[in-house]
Amino acid sequence: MRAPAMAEAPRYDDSLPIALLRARDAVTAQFRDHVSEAGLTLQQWRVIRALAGGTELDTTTLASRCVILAPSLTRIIRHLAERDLIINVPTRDRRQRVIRLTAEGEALFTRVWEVSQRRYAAIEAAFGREQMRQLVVSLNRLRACLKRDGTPG
Amino acid sequence: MRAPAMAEAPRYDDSLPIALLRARDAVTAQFRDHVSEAGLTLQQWRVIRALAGGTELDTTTLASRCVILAPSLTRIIRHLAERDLIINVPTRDRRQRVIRLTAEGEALFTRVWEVSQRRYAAIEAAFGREQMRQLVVSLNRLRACLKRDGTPG
DNA sequence: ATGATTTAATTCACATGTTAAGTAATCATC
DNA sequence: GATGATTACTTAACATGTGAATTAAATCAT
Repeated sequence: MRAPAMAEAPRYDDSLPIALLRARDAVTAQFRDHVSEAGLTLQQWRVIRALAGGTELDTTTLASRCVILAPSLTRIIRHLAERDLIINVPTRDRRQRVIRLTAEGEALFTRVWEVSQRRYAAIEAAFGREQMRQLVVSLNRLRACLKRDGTPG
Repeated sequence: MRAPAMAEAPRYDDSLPIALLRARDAVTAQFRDHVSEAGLTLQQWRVIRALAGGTELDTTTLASRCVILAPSLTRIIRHLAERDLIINVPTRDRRQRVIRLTAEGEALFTRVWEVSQRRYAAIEAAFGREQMRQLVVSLNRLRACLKRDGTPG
């Protein structure tokens, strides 16, 4: 039970990737229950949310906004379409697939969104509104820093 | 193309769950290439890292440290065992499964860890060491805040 | 000791993550 | 307006995420 005799890795909780993973787990846990009770996965919910209010979006934009890879989105769209929550919108460019919510989809959004807002407010209350704003800023800045440094030279 | 006439959701980039997701994507992208070249997924790598230096761990502890659910871990362990990177350790409690790295596993760890350290240092350099420390603290505090409030009453 | 309960893992079923390959529509250019 | 490159999306194959059910072993109450 002694410490291994090697250059120690930083404690797992102090590692940024793990901290991000755990934090995300904790946050999504606040939403998973009520989204799941609506018969949706969190990813499906993100798609519905991105389309709420009559927004029409193509697959690529949707993938980018929801942070979902194209192949996953293809399947998610199929699931949502089978449940008549979304519908295709005709386009000029016939490669593109543009979708929007059906009336049923909008209704489901409204129902789930109401609870989500309360949960989000609860997180703000627990963690602190200003802290939370700063955290989001910090996360986005981290992302910006890493985007540039992909090119070594 | 007009803004929908409804209570606006906060912009997606300003939402904490999305910011966490994107930040995590950006960070893991810094490690995926070289881990993948070693023939490992990031999840498999987390398990190997947790076991590095002769550490022996049971499945439950491993799942907790690596933030991987038990069913996923069962499969990951099977994959790693098939490649002779890990091996079972006999235990008194025969429900438990305790594993450790093989010599081959330790060697692979050392190889990948070397590159990982450099990448981690590069992130620190780009984002700022102190900023990064504060970010991890903030993330862990967020997690702590959310843990408590699961009990409404 | 015997049976009920609890615990540690696994299995199952389905959904998504991830990379590579495939398909069809558009674009550029001649 | 035929052709080669590009673009938008889909499929395929395999790995993991997730919740519920299952199995086997240890523990507890009596």
